[in-house]
Amino acid sequence: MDSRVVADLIVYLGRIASGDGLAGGLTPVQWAGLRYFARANRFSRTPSAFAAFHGTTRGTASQTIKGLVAQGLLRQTRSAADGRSVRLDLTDKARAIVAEDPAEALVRAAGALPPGVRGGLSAALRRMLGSVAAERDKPFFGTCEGCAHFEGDGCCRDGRAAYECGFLNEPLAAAELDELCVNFASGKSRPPAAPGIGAART
Amino acid sequence: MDSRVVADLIVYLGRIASGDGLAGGLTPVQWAGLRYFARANRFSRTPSAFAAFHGTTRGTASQTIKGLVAQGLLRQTRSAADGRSVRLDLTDKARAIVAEDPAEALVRAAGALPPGVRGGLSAALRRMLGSVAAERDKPFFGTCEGCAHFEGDGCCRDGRAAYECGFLNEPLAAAELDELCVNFASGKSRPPAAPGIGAART
DNA sequence: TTGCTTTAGTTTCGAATCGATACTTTCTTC
DNA sequence: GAAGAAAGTATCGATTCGAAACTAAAGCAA
Repeated sequence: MDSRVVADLIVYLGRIASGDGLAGGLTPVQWAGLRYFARANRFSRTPSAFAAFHGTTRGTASQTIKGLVAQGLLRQTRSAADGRSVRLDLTDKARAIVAEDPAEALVRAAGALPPGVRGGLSAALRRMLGSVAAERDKPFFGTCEGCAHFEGDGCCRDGRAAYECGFLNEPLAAAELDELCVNFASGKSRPPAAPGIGAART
Repeated sequence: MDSRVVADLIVYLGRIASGDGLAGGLTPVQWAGLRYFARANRFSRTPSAFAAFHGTTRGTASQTIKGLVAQGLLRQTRSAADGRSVRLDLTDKARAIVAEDPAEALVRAAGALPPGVRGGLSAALRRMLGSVAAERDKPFFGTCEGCAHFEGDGCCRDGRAAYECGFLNEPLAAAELDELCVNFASGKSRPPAAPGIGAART
C-alpha cells in the first residue's frame, strides 16, 4: 500500500511541475520540446529522437518543432555528415524562457533537501527507472554515466580525446557527459550508486 | 546540478508511467479520469474536483466524464444534500480495467525497493511536494493524514464516529483515510515523517 | 417572500493537437 | 547501379481543449 503512495506522489509531482500548461505563451507540448532540446546532447537534438522521447510520432514531433522554429526558439541546421538529419539548437531567446520554466520549482524543491537525502532520493529513483525499463521495450534515454558506449577514463590515449562515445566514435567534451542521449545503453559496470539516468533492455 | 537530475527523473518517471496513452482502448485523459475517481474519496468524486486536480476547466472535465459514463465506466448519482452536485463512482467494469493500469509498473517498481529505502523515498517526495506547494496558490490534494480538518484519534466520543472530517462534519470510515481529498488543508501538527500527500497554502 | 450573487454542471464552438498515412530525400547495402 | 531502410515533412480526419454562454440549485440579504 505504501508503494502506491510513492507511485502516486511521483505522478502527481511530475504532473503539477511539467503540466502547468500555458505559462509564457507556450503550449504544454512546446514546453516539452524546449525542455528536451535544452537537455539533450548534440547527437540527440533531432526530430526523431524527440519523438521517441516524447512518445509520439515523427510527424507530430515535426509539427511541434515547426512551431518552435517559427517563433524563433529553435534554429535548425542540416548535418554535414548525414544529409537527411537535422539538428535543433535553442536560440538565446529560448534559453531565457527555459530559465524561467515553471518546472524549475521542482529543481528548487530538490535543492531544498539535505544533500544526503537528495542523494538517496536520486539513487532510489534510478532504481525504479531501471525496474520500469526492464518491463518495457521502448528506447530509454540516459547520460554517459553508466552507458555501455562510454569510453575513456579522463586521460588521453594515442592522441584521442579524454572521453569518447564508442557507439558513434565521437569525442565528448566534459560538459556533454550530463546531457541526455538517445543512444544510451545500460550494461556498463559502473561505480556504486551512480547509474545512468535510464536503462534499456538492449 | 544534482537537483536537476532528481527533478528530471521525477518528470521522466511520471510521464512514461502515466502517459502511456492508448492502452486498453482508453485515451490518456480517460486514464487520468479513471485513476482519479479510483483514488478520490466520496467528497471529491465530482466533476469540479477532477477539473481542479487535472488542471483543466470544468467544461473539459465534463466532456471527459461524459465519455467515461457512455462507456459504462462511471456511474453518476445526484447528491441528495445538494441538488447541483453529482458524484461519480467506478463501475465493476472500470475497476477491472484500473487493475491493469500500465502505470502499475511504477507501483511494482516502488514495491521492489527495500522497505527502508521506500520509506525514505516517500518522505523525501512529500517534502518536495510541500516545497512546491508553498510556491503555488492552486488547490492541492491530500489524504486525512496530516490534514488540518481531520479529527478523532480512533476512539468514540459522545456517540460520534471514531474519525471525522471537521470541515464537512462527516464521519469517516477507516478505509477512507487513505483516499485523496479536494478539501485537504495542511497545518495539522502531525506524527513525524507522516505528512499528507499534499499541502495547501490555505 | 423577493431579488441578487455564488456555485455545480453542461453545452457549444472554434482553435489546436494528435496519429495515421503518404511522400521526398538521402544513406546503406548488396 | 538498384533495392531497401531511415530522416524528415506534409496532409487529413478525429479528438481534445479552453473560453464563453447557459441552466439549475443554493446561499444571502433585506
